[in-house]
Amino acid sequence: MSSTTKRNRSVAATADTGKQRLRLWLRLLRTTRGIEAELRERMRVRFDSTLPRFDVMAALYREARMREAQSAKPQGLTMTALSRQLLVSNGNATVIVDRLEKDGLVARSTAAGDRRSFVVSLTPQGLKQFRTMAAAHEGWIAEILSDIAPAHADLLLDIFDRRHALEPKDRQ
Amino acid sequence: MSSTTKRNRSVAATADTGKQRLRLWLRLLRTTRGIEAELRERMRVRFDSTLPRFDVMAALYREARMREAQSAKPQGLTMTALSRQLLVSNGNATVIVDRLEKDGLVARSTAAGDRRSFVVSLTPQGLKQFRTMAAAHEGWIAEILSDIAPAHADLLLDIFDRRHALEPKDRQ
DNA sequence: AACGAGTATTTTAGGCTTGAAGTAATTGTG
DNA sequence: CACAATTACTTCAAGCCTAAAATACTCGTT
Repeated sequence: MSSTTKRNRSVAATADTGKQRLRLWLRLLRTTRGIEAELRERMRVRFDSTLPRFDVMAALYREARMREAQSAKPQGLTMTALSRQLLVSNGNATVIVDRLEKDGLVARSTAAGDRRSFVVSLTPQGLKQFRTMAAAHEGWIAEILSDIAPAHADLLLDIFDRRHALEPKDRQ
Repeated sequence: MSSTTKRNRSVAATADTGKQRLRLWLRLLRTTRGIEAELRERMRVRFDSTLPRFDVMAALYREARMREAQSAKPQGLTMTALSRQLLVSNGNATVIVDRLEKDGLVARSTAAGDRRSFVVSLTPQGLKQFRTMAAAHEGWIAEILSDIAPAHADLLLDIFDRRHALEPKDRQ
């Protein structure tokens, strides 16, 4: 028997835990990257679009629905609110919105009361296109994740739900 | 009571399952992106490096260790093998290896027997730097994932382990 | 040996992403 | 009011990434 076989259990456990978490992270990364690649490909083939564009439109749509539910008049999101929601840098939001605006899918309008801010919202055309894309997108997810049992999905949601340590910090 | 409250359980369940999987995917994506951002930041601050560079070096290191374990002479990975392992496009591997080569961390050598292929491997300097980075990286993961209980980690590994539907397909 | 299919890699054009620097407007405090 | 600090947004340089085209080589068949 080697000297470390049964002794120092806690030390060995800590090391193993580290290795195990590393393996978990690598697998998690590999899985999400695979799914992302699949979704990107479908977005490209079916809609000639990209995930970042879809993400921006989804954030604007969600905001509009929330306003609607509160019977408030629709406004949109400022660039900063948008980039925070999407966890991307401020400059990144600018170029994606630039391109969507050029295609007539979103519109910038000046915010009342603060001349530094713009408020971005979906145009009617953007809304129409988003609804089509969103329906397809939800179907793709259901298909790709089809072999995760509902019970497992619940469990995963529970484990990942709003964990402080896993939440990203605010960006620049 | 509304008419759909208790009836049509299976139909409601299917729709709910789709929504639930969508929620799971969004949370998964958000979590991994948050962790990735944190790791990228640490790589940048502590080593003035990036995750893709680290990934390439890790793949080369793993290959070298495997050869070593089989007492085979070290060779390295071809560009194609590298890009497949990392799930990135062939052209992407080219530019990352280009930069690592310029910094003297990896080397291309012509493969015996096929003049189309190169074999990429870590230089001694690259190996040294990788060991330092890998130790830090593992510690960061352990820290960031610290509030995932070992039992949960086991469970997650089990759920995600080698799931056919979640495995990425081969790239171009 | 010549040809054609297939394979390995690089190049290219274009979109994504970041962090930092720059511009402009707002806010709080003396 | 003045003015310093903050906030909102854009621009910039550089790296990442993809899909597709181009280049170069190999291999099996004839």
